[in-house]
Amino acid sequence: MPKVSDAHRAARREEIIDAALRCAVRDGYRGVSIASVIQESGLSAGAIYSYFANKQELLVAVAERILDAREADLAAAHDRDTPLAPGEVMATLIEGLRREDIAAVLPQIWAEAAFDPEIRAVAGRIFGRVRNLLRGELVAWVQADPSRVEGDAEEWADLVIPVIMSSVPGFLVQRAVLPDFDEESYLRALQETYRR
Amino acid sequence: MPKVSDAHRAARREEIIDAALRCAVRDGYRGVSIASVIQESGLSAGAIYSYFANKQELLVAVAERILDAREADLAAAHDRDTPLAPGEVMATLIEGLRREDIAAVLPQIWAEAAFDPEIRAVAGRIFGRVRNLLRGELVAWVQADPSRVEGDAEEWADLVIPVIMSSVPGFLVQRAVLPDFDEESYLRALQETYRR
DNA sequence: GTCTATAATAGGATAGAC
DNA sequence: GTCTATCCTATTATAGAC
Repeated sequence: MPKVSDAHRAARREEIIDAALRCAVRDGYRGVSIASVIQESGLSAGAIYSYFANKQELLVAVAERILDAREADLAAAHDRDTPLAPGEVMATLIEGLRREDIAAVLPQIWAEAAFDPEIRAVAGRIFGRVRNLLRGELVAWVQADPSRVEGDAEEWADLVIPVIMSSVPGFLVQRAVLPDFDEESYLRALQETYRR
Repeated sequence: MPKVSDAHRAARREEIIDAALRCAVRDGYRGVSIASVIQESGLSAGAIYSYFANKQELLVAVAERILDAREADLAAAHDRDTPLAPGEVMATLIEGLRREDIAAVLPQIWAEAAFDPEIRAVAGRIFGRVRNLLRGELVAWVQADPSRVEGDAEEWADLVIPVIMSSVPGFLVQRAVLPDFDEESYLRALQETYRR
């Protein structure tokens, strides 16, 4: 197999995912239609179906793209010298979502996960990895100043992690639903809530 | 207008909403089709369209039904003698969702809100009311023992309410996405996090 | 590999009988 | 008010030319 051809195929595939992602941002995740992807990509139905067996496969790739970036954001913010505080980890994730303009799409993917095993598998995998990264930061953060928590750092982390993780869906849902939701105030309250 | 006829019409309308709700629980909120509502209700297309102008109107009514019940759950749990602690308020909401088996549907409604102004209006209205009920509990809870918080009760409540509210979407998303999500442990962690 | 054209179907909505 | 039958559009997916 010639390597250029493979690279070209991969690039074209990404191009299609890009286009589908733009459609999802505009019309919602489930609102993506093949017709809209054709329009947005400038390609044809035939071309798209030569890279993806069906629409579901394309949508899974879009979900993967969106979710993988969350893990990358967190990995990029990691500093081996000074661990991030809980509120900072969540703020990092939220910032990334806002930068990419997918803040409205991510809740749709999570919601879809409850009914679609394939989406659930992707979302669960990335969610788990993000959780592990958060755990690492939390433990290091407590160990940097053990007075922050009474008792064992890891035990504490395992208990509170699910509650802390809730702040991202919570932010996105309230942002979507409440016309007067104050994003900046939320981020400040996050720092406040989990500062010790 | 004869009152019996009106009552009958209202009852039939509820019947259709019930059927659509069962469809949503089974197939997801956006997965509800007129055909499935026909099957589930035992009625015909004509009957359904004589109560709802279109599918959108029916779906909005379903969302209203689901969301209204959240406010009712909270109002029912309210005790004028002993205010609920933050974690108890959230646990009340979560319990109600599990009881009605709509824990997977609610995130879809929120996610839809970002793209559909009508759904957003309904969700925002109820979300605001739930927030107000929570606020009342929180303020009373602090005033019952002012040492729980340093500073003004209302000021504190307004800052932390959005973070506390996050625990419900956070619970539902993690429950949907993580195969090993421990619901009971989450509820315990909630009590812990917001106990003072 | 990509395009155009089209097949196949699902799903929302309406018309007219009863 | 409700049912049956049907129309019509939107949408997924494929076939075959280039």
